[in-house]
Amino acid sequence: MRKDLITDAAIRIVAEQGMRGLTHRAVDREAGLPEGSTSAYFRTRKALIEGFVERLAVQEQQEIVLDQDDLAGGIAKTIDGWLVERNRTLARYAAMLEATHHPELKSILVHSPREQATALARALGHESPEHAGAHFTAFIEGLLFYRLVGGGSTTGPRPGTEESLRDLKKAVEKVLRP
Amino acid sequence: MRKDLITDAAIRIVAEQGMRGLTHRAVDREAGLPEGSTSAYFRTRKALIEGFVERLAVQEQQEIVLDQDDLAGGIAKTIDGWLVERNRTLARYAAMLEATHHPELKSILVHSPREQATALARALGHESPEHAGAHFTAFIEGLLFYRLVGGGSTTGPRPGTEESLRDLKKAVEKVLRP
DNA sequence: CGGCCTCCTCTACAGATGTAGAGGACTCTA
DNA sequence: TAGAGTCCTCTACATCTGTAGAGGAGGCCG
Repeated sequence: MRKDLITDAAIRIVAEQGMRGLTHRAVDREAGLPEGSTSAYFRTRKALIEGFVERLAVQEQQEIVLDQDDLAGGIAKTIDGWLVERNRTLARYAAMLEATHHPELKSILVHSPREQATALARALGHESPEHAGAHFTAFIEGLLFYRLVGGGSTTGPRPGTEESLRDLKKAVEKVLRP
Repeated sequence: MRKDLITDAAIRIVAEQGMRGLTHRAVDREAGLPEGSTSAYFRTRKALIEGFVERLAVQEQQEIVLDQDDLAGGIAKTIDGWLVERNRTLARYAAMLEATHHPELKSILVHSPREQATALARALGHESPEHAGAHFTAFIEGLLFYRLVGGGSTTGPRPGTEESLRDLKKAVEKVLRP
């Protein structure tokens, strides 16, 4: 499917050069398609952005790993997976920032772990599941951001390694504690 | 100082339109200066970016509020302050993302709370202050990001209100616990 | 086989953008 | 008051960007 070639190339570009690099012609080049292709599929830039964000959403079907026997481990694994998929996650951050001044993106972006987090908090016996769930989500987001683009991107362990998993698990355990 | 007029306008633009809106001429307009002014002070776009990021760093001298009697409250207040300074914080996120493919920005961006956080963790008697400090920083970052651009930006309490402070404080308390 | 439709490529063009430099206004010093 | 230096404004221009439409290749239906 040509459309997917295009949106995938768009994701790579946004991850590597930021939103500013996202132009019709740059996507053509990145996808190895003749000039004009991207413009044919996504006539306006706005359409192009929505296109790649939708593609992101599709690719992110991979949801939180919920392992009943090793809850923290499963979640750590999920986060580590997002760190390994660096491009995708970077593109997602760029899109979230974009959604700030382009609200229709928000509805595509809703990363559903929110309700999962609330349910989790309830199951663990937190007194106020909504709050706890929100805090938990915030913490996960933070861990991810910190390790991907924040201070932890230079000092933290390399994603995909045992050490990375251990580190993440430890952090998650602390927050799961009721 | 004309240079500050320019960098301040640049910060507003980046916050409101993203990095893509940051052009010499757009900054001229936003600052109410004649066309060409920005270009005279920052000949290249790279220089303009570095200029506004340095300005950000200057404006952010306001460091973490450390209140010995109400540690969590002080930190909550700090975070809430960042949420209220929406533009500045949004511009900071855009800059952090930019630093991903423009590494020389990182040295300007280092938000110093990292060592403070480590020291804090040590003072609170965490077994491994470096890890605890990093996790704590991650959590703060996450809370901020979640409330500013993530899910909490639509559902959370309005920054600057009592409720916002209470909510943040509760979250911070949980993570401060050794 | 002829016509139609879809998918794709190519070209056009107005406007925006990055960057450079000429020259004017203003200020300070001697 | 003359000259030098600084700060600012204006204009120029090659290049890039968003967007549109013309037209070709190939498949499908009658």
